[in-house]
Amino acid sequence: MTTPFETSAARQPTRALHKGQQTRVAILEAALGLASHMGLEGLSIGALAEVMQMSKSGVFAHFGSREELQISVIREYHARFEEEVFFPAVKEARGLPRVRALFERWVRRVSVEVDSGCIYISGAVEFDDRPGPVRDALATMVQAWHAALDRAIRLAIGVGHLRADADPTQMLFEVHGLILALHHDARFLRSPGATDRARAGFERILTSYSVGAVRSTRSAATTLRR
Amino acid sequence: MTTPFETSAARQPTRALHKGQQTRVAILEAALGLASHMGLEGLSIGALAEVMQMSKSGVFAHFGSREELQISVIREYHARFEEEVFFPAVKEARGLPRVRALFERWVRRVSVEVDSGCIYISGAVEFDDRPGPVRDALATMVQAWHAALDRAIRLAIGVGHLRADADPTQMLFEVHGLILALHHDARFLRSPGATDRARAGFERILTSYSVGAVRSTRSAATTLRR
DNA sequence: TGCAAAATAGAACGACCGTTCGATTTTATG
DNA sequence: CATAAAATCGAACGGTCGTTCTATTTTGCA
Repeated sequence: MTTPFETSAARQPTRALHKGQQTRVAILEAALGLASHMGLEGLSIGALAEVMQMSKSGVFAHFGSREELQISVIREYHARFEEEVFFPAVKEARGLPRVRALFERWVRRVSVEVDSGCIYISGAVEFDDRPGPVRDALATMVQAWHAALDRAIRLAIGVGHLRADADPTQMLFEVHGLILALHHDARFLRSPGATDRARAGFERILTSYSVGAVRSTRSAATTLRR
Repeated sequence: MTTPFETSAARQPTRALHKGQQTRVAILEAALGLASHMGLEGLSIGALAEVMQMSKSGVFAHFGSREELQISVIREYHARFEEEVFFPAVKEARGLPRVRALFERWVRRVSVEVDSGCIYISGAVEFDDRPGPVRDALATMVQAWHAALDRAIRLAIGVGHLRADADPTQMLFEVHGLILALHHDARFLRSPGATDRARAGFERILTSYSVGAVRSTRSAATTLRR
């Protein structure tokens, strides 16, 4: 039920959207835009009502609480992330092509090409010291995405595109780091070349973990100490 | 004047701290702790006053505005970062030893070993869409730190510890990514092995950029596609 | 020790917050 | 078309926020 990043989500055929559902969808759309600029904590019902040209109580009634609104926003973001990143990429052939597609679409989602910031990333920072249902929802979604990436990497190893002794968790950690550095440099520092640097880093990682690569040894580094 | 990450900061000998300065220091100490848990935006004068057991206006008078308080917190964090990370590491021998020390101390600062989160990282997310003096102060400090790292890397190249054709900006981007991934996994996901993964990633980067390393080529990756 | 100056307290302000509730309008359906 | 249900509004509530102002206390110096 809670969007699994796994089996194809049952795409229900837009049946008989009553007025209430329609505006709920519209509110969520606006909330997503607001939250990606102000953060989930900066998302206020008053500002949302103004954007929607509705009364505060009118907006409020659709969610019942601010926390439920935040969680709904997270779920909506998750659904779009699946739609724009996961589903198209998972259609690629297993192994490196799929891993490449996942990364490339992830990069596009996070870089400034899309005006809205990544709620997974901003949310992680906002809620890393704030326990509760919002944090839990966020962590669940992020972990589901990481698990999907982990699966794709393991598949690439199994198919022989990556070294058999490669550590998928370690590789995922490093790739995730590239995305976070991209988000930081592009959004905060407004550094123009960040997207290319993320892609270059990814190629370097692939080279390291590919079958032809020399086994990682730190002798080259340590013997140079003097 | 604004803490340079360069020449040794003139350590003034604690001269004649009048009462006002003393409590200002104490307030800043408390504010730093609060901000590292609630973020710079979550830092409120009321909460700060309660922690300090002072009146709101008493706290307020020391800074004149909330914005000035936030900037003071950023400057204080910067000073401590210099003290705990930069100054000790820059005493190491030029080249790899210094680069290693900078990274290792950076890791320790960001990982959960220190209870407080990194204001550079949380601030970057909070203010990436919020122009103003706070964002500017934050960006200045972060860029100063990155410039310091860049210098250390270039020195390591010049000394011959890293490949002559290594791209320092690219390497810095990737190392920064490791720190951000560490912050994310340790603080948000509470994943236990994150520190070791950051260190492992760093060693892999060093291997790639070391003199003995094979020149990065994506042939190994692409030729395996089928 | 006395006295100006500095530091702090306390109350009040307008603004915004999430939330509640009853009235009112709009919608869907028999 | 009538009518019950759903959706929306508008006002109000208690709370916190940053900030201002005027007292009051505390400090440091001649």
